[in-house]
Amino acid sequence: MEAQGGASVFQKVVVEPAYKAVSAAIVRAIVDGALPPGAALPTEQELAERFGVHRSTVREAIRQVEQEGLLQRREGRRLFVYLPGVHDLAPRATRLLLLHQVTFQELWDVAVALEPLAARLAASQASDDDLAQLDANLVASRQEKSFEKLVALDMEFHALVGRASHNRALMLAREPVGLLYNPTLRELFKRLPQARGRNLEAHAHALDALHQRDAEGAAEWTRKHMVDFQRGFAMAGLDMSKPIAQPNPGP
Amino acid sequence: MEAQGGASVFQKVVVEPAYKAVSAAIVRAIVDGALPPGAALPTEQELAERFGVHRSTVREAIRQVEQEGLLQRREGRRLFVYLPGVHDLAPRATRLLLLHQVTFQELWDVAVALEPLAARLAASQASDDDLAQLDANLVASRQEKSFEKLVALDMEFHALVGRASHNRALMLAREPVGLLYNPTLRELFKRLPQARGRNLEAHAHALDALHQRDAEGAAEWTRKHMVDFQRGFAMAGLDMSKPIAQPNPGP
DNA sequence: AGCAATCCGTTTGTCGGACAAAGATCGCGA
DNA sequence: TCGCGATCTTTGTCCGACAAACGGATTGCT
Repeated sequence: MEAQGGASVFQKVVVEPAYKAVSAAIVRAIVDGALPPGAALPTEQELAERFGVHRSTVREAIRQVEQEGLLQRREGRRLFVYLPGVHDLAPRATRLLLLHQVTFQELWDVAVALEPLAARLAASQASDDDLAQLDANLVASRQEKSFEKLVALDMEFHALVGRASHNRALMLAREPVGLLYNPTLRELFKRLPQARGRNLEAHAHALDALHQRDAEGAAEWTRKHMVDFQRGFAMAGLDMSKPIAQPNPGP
Repeated sequence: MEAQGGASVFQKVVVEPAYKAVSAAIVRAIVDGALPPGAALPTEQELAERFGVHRSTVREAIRQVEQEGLLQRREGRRLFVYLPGVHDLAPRATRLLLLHQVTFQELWDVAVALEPLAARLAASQASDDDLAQLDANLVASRQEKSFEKLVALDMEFHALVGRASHNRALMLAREPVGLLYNPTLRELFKRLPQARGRNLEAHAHALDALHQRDAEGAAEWTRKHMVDFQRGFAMAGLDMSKPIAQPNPGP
């Protein structure tokens, strides 16, 4: 009972499910600015009536937009339009890299490019508040003895430099890498007693350069910091070409 | 009627909705490897029974995981576990940067660091197939006259170099930036007739360095390419400190 | 037997309605 | 005016139902 006529005049028609159409419509409304950030999403009931679908369908659509990060539950019940920040995407990116069993070498190659860049930009862009937070971080790091917290402070230092760059594309790019450094950094600190001192020294020099608005100095010290890190990696007997973590401990 | 005893022994209990718990459980099953990529998700009915909730609730949960990118509809009906690639996150990152009205300066600062890095790594990591695709791209670019397609080819060239680096963290970081270059690149090509030639020349030199496994040469040519691009930007009378696009043409 | 049309159970997409719990709102009394 | 309970809304969840599409098994034809 095939069409006797032309070859492929009529192609397979694709019908997208209603919940997808609705979620797309909601996303469009937000991106186009019809629903500005902070505005409350209409009632499920109202959306259902306006789109001419059942409330269940609307709910499925909402779940998608919610996961997309454009809606957020605020103070209990209602959903509000939310403009996701650059850090909202990082967890997903992190997990993706983990699932792909990215190696530490891959991370390092990116970090050795991005972290000095962040420092360079921060030298000219950092606000007084940015610098004050970095100062506070350094002070805290000097007093901290616990590995866990030292690692957290170290990561925070780099995150603060990233923020001080005031470059959102850079923040978006470096955040997942920074987050994944965590487990390895912890291992390194544990194995190399001298790592702590060298780490602090590097931070101090870089921060000093930032205070002096010395872009090249900040970048160079940060680069040295990264290279030093790589060296420590070898000294600790760790293998950079192995995946960060094994989600599946072999069967 | 407050508790007469200790201050805050009993804190406000937070109950997460069932659909969230279910989606988290499904995600966990996938990440932990219980549901390997390519496996079919159990029936909605079965999930509902196993979790002890109604099918509607399961559906809402599934929509979330689906949006998360870990499930994909394949050939019609059923949902299959899917391991998202590095490019699956790019559209979201791109939209996020757009919504934040990121400036071209920000993008360029990141690109001038990442693209040469990609070239440097590609020099040592590129496979024969990678190089062949780059060759093909260059040939096609030489013959192409249309602005639109030239821009697409240019972006593809850089994407191919990124892929040739075989560094997934790098691919993840550079892809959103690369995608956002599109509109601006188009504008530039339109305004500067000489841009096309300089562009091809830079690509040719960089690709040549890649063929010779010359990491520094590839990086340097790519860096020059980026700087040249910046120069063209100024010559065309465009302002780098303005947002890429205005989602909301002022009221 | 080989192949094709067909039938039937399964699964998804969608709908109608229902109800409890938690917020939000309102109005009343101190 | 402020506090407080009654009432209305809205969300989260459930029950059940049904059409359409899909897949697999069955049957029929050559």
